[in-house]
Amino acid sequence: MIQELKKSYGHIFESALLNEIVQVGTYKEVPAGHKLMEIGAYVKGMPLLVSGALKVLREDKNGDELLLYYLEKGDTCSMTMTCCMGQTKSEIRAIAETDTKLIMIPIQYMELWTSKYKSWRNFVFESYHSRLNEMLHTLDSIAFDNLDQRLIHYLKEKTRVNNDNIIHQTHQNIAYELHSSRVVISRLLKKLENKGQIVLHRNAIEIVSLD
Amino acid sequence: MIQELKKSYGHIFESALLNEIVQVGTYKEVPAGHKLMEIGAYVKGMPLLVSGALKVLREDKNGDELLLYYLEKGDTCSMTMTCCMGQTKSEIRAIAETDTKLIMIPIQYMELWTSKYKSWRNFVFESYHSRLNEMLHTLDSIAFDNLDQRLIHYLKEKTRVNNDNIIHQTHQNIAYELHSSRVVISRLLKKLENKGQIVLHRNAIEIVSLD
DNA sequence: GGCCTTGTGTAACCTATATCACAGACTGCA
DNA sequence: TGCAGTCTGTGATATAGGTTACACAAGGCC
Repeated sequence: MIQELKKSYGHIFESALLNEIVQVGTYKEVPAGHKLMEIGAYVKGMPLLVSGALKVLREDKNGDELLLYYLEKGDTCSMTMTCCMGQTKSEIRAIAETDTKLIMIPIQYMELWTSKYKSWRNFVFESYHSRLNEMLHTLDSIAFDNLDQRLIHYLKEKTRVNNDNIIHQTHQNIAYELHSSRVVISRLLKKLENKGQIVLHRNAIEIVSLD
Repeated sequence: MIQELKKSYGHIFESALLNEIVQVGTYKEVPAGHKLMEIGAYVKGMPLLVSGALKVLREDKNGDELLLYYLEKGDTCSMTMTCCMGQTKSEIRAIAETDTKLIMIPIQYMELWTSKYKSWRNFVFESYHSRLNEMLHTLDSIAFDNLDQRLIHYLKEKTRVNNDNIIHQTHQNIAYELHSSRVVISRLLKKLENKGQIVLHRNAIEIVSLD
């Protein structure tokens, strides 16, 4: 755990804080697909991502999903933080996109460290900052982009986050994450295939070139 | 300024901090319609709202707008804060929705006070918290709601924020803020009038009952 | 009063996306 | 080997919302 921690956070946190993290944090490895946070659940800890990626999802009244953004190495979940402070329930769902390593910090240290460590404060602010910006860009794409643009962006992000230019997903799953329907996604994917930008397989999409 | 400040923030901030705010802050009154922040501009200060309301807008590549949310008494602009820290340009536009009173804090005090005053820290966190949540709900309505639902919500918010159940806006303006088109908004408004929920006038919409 | 600008109403049409229906194709398992 | 379940392709149709076009009404101003 110590090496992992140092690798991802060594240059951000002062060593006293790193030591505290080692003391109170719990190291966890979760497999792809594992659900780390559910909507309406109370938050017990705050995750520091060491490797891998989480996807953060929102749900509508009908239970349909929408992918908000990914969290990666060096990120933490700002939504979780806000929940900790306010003692409110989670507004989002978080699922491991890939096999993921992370350190869970019990929530009571959040506030303590905020007064104690400057680097922690900066980290927390920085984290809010990036999450707000990600939300803005997610919102941009939903408000301003067509579904085909959103799909291309989705495919790009998927390959980047998974570091694999074959995406192992069914059309149905993609439709869920984009809050659309399978038929529509299949059609748009077929169009991309016809343009030579991707190759379709069962349960998999091979990215050729999306530019 | 001192009374105004105490009225809105007296119960949040410790008195030492209130004094500092009085020392370094600039009291401002801005008329409805005044632009306080433009996309791409650098941020010079952070606003503490004393009365009135600001609307926060996002813009797409074509220059079309989208209303994100309102800031009111006791709020501050988290987007501004993140910009201060990162020295980045503003991602949003802020315009006074009503005549508004506010106190501008030069950005260098942001970090200073964050280490110095617990109440300031909490205020900043709390503020990030609410903004993230507002963004989430804005996103919900764009992703999950039809335009007619969004319109109703818009009308409700407008009456609440302006504290006036006659909305002084043209259909064109409403269309801008909802990122739609005038014809469509006129149509939907007419439908609401036919259902007896509003009465339409030139340059004004009278709210009867929106439930 | 007559004229110009701005705002509103409405019809006709277009497009993106959703929905429904169904046919094949593939895959795992009995 | 065959069957059942899952995934993909595609046509037909529906709908929300955007676009274009134009008539008219309300005010302001000469």
